[in-house]
Amino acid sequence: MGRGKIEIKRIENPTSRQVTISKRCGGLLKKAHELAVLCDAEAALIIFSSTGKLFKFASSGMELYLIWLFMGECVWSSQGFVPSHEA
Amino acid sequence: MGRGKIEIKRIENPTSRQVTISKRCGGLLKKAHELAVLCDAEAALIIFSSTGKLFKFASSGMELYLIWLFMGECVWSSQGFVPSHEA
DNA sequence: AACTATTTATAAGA
DNA sequence: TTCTTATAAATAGTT
Repeated sequence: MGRGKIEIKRIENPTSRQVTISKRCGGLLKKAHELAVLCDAEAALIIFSSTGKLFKFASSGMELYLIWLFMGECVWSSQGFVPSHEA
Repeated sequence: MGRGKIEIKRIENPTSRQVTISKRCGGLLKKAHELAVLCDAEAALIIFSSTGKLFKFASSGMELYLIWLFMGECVWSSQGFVPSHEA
């Protein structure tokens, strides 16, 4: 999308990389929100830029799920997040 | 995007909702991957469909971060995920 | 931070 | 449900 096609590899120029993360994060967060609403799904998206800036989105149910994760009620497994008793 | 413009609200027809989540999840996962590579960022995306199907993407560093979260070394706060000692 | 030429994603249809 | 296609949306390079 844009004036030219790009290769999906690390952008070496720090300024360009910063501009790109700003643009693409906005698009990604918007789309995560749209998906959650349109499809009645739970979604969470978390991004840390290489400069340490945080971008995030979580639908309400998912946010609760992540809190449960922290509380040890769910675990990250090869199947993704699952309730502890199923792991 | 597509043959017509749509409103961002819950799709009531279950079949349409299923088709849409399949299409959009694919796009979202792809873009999360592209962002991580292009911008040298850490990204994690987790989606549960209303039928319970899981879709996920995590860049390698972020996966580790989520494991740390489970181990209690990081917590979810109003600032997002932060090391426990900073919470 | 705005613009705009293009690419990409995708809604509707086959 | 997988493929096609018209169109909306995202965005790369520019100003």
